[in-house]
Amino acid sequence: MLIGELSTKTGLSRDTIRFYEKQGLIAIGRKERRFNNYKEYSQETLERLFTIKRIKSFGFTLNETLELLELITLKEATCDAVVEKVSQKVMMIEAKIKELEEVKRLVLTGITNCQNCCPPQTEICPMLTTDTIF
Amino acid sequence: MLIGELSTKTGLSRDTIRFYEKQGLIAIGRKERRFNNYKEYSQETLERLFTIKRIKSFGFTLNETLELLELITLKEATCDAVVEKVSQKVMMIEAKIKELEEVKRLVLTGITNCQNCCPPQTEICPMLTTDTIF
DNA sequence: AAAAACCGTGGAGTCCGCTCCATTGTCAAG
DNA sequence: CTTGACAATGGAGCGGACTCCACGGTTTTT
Repeated sequence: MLIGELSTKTGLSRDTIRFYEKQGLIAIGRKERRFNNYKEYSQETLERLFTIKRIKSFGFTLNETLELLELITLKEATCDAVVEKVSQKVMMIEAKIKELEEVKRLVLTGITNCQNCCPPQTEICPMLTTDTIF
Repeated sequence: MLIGELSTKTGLSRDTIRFYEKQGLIAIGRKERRFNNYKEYSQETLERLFTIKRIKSFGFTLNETLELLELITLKEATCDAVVEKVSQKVMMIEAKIKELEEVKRLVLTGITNCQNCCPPQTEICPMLTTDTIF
């Protein structure tokens, strides 16, 4: 199939697919061309794109996705290995969540303090400048 | 004071301070130069940098930080206005947290399913390829 | 036959927040 | 008097994931 079909079937834009190709996430052999030089993508490529979407949905970057794809190619994508990688990703997600929650806590404290301390038209809100009380 | 002093006092690198200057977050007048062309930063600039650090710590981007700084300049950084902006930021943080938690849930479900279904040396872990069950 | 829609390639641009580099100039210590 | 640490400037590079553009060729539709 041509890139347009790949695009509609995966929901990825042509540009994105071409970008993935440049990045080495998918590859096309020299033979897989039509006489007019159009690329003829295989069913495997389509499935690979779905796999990429799935891996990305777990929060992996493209580079990490590439690593996982290579595990598949090498037939080393055992459940053990994959669960290991994915668990690490979960830990990073948890870390990010904690970070965001800390920021949120900080900001909410600031708001509370502000509303306890300042008349609403205070000219320069101390939230922006004062560390100590806030 | 010179940029080095600014740097040690704020903990920001020289490069970062110069970058902030390029971005218009801090400014220096033509007069504030020593005879040798070195920049002589004022106490206000130092405080402005602390303000920038503080605003950034609330999760604002540099562009948003610039907006807030301009509110200060225009004496429109009232508590009302600031709390409004900051509350919006809290909502965005909450949205990001929810998003991450959803990803985490998805991944953990995958792991659980995998461990229920697959012998540990299954060659291609279905987590990477199968949407339906996982 | 002409216009619209597709295909290819290569490369530039975007957002974000720096960081690093090269080059040149200045100044203080040994 | 040299070495090293600082300063200024302009611009490149990075990581991440695209998106868009220009240019040309092909195919389909009207």
